[in-house]
Amino acid sequence: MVLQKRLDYELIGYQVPKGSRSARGKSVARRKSEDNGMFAFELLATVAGKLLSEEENDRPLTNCNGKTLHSITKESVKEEHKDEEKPLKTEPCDQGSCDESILISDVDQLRQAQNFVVRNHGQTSSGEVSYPIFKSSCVGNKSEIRANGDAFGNYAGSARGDCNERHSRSFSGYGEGKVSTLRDLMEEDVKPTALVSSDSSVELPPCPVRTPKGDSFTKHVNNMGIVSRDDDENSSGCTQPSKANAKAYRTQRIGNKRIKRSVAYKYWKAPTISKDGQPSNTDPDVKPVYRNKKMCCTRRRIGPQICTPFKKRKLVGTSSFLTSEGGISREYISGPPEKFIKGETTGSVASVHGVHGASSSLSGQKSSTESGEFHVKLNIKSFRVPELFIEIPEDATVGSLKRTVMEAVTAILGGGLRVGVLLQGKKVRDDDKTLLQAGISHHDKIDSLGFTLEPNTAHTPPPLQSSEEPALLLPCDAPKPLSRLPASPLPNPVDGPVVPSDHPLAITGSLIESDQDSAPTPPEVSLDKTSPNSQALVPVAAMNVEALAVVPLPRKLRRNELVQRRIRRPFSVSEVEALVQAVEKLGTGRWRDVKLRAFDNAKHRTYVDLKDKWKTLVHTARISPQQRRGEPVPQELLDRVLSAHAYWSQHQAKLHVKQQSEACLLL
DNA sequence: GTTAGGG
DNA sequence: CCCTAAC
Repeated sequence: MVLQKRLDYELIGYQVPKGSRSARGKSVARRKSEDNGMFAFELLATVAGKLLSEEENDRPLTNCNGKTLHSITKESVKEEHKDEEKPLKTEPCDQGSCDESILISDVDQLRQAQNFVVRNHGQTSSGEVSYPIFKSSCVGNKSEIRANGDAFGNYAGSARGDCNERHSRSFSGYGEGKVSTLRDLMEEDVKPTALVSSDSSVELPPCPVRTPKGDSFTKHVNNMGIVSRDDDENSSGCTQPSKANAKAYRTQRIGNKRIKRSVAYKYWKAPTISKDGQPSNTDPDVKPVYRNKKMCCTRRRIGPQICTPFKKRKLVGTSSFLTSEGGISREYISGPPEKFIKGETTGSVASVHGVHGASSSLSGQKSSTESGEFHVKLNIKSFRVPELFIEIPEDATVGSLKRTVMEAVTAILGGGLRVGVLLQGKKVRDDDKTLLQAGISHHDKIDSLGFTLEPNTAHTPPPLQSSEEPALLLPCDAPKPLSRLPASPLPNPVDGPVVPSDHPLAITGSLIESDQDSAPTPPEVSLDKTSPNSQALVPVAAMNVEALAVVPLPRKLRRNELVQRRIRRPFSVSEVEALVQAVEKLGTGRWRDVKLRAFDNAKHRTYVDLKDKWKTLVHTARISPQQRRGEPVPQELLDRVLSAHAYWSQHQAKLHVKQQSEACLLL
């Protein structure tokens, strides 16, 4: 039996298509990303600057382009990373295979090596195809995927890098993997003209909302659909889903497949993994990794010894990592079709204008407009995104490698991202702050401004959609395309939203209920509704069996593994009003009655929700207005909350004493 | 199934 | 919003 080496790639940095991210508005950015049709990537690979042709896709990695992929670089090994090899050295090789890992990470010092180009075959609903091109590279055995492009979503990267070889026995360690900062990203020139138009290409379709309950509801409903309050998600959304996955982590091993875990561990905030695959660390930040592990692992049944999982890691923040459910079977937004510039390998770096169409190409410049306002000009050249960890057999084909990387990239980019803002290394969480307040406008600080792409914990779609624009941001683990190996690893693009029919979680059904402010019923599931262009969109689909065997089934089971968390639906003022009124009448402790009284027709509000909301209301009323977040609740309501709470607390105490005395009397 | 409370 | 204990 031939030993099968594996190549592990860890992709840390990418640059996303301009227009899919905005420097302002995380939620909008997320929506854009999801709506942008980033479901169908073709991964192109280049070695030493040469784009691998389609025919070369199936070449084994060990013999692509006349070079051995993993022998391209050995030069950038850093001494300080030598300890990285330890886990690998000591790690036994499963199934007689040895690991040969290449770590790819985000580097701004681009060096000559091999590149990967991810071509995004986004498609609009009109059938036009947009092809943002990503280009990734390994630098110092780490890689960066960059997306350069114009304003219309055509991106071609120029990042390069070295991929370091590491044998299981002679692991040479990590290369330098410097994570790009915004400063790094900003150092190049800007194309101001490309900045402004980018957003329009990914503008969300209009989202009519049924507004059964008046204006205030309309407003809130709309907000609920769009606004992503990631602050809360950061604080609370990370633990629970992770928990569920931690439970499921036991199934990390499936069959004789093994999770590659040695290399990237140091970079992951990962816990030690005991032999049985159980995490020994309860760090919530790490839990998402397990999720990915499981996801990767469950995919491995594709081939006996071939496993090409990818792992992602959370990069910044506390959000759960694996929330990239919506990426592939994404709906297409209608709108001006984007042209695809095939083969474009150069172009302006994708960038985003942060504020008001400033035209300066200098980052961090502050200039005053005629109106006297200060504008912060941001040129975002790339985003840091969570790392990917890819493992692929050495004899896998280039095409499969491409697809593997592509899957990983797709999973991230299409998986529901949001933008995080870092200022001097510190995350700026308060979305309500102005740039001035946050210090972003300060000239001396703006160099330390950074943006990150973060997995979005609010992975569920906005609950309020029109039937015409269903735009369901559903999990991308559409089972059918994924399980159909001969087909493309990419889900077939469809014109409408795709709901995995075998999805155990009634996502849309549970989320979109016929309550007073909910959306219409989700559209029908149409997994087989393949677009006529689906074939054209996935030119890499024609693969040999071997290559197909190593194609990971992306996003499969990802969502299925965790119980669907209900979408966050902030209480509107009118709802708070109703709640306060009901509690004033019924008191605390009778939440079922409160529910029946005031929220009987709001099926998405359980009495537990009402109780929780009351809890937060009390808390909100006690804190200073400056500390409050979200939609402001009128002070009058908060006052009523406090008084009612005080009253009923006293009342309950009285009742309690009464009951106690009665009990004593009975005794 | 409800309630209460911690996460 | 989730989870769980307690009832």
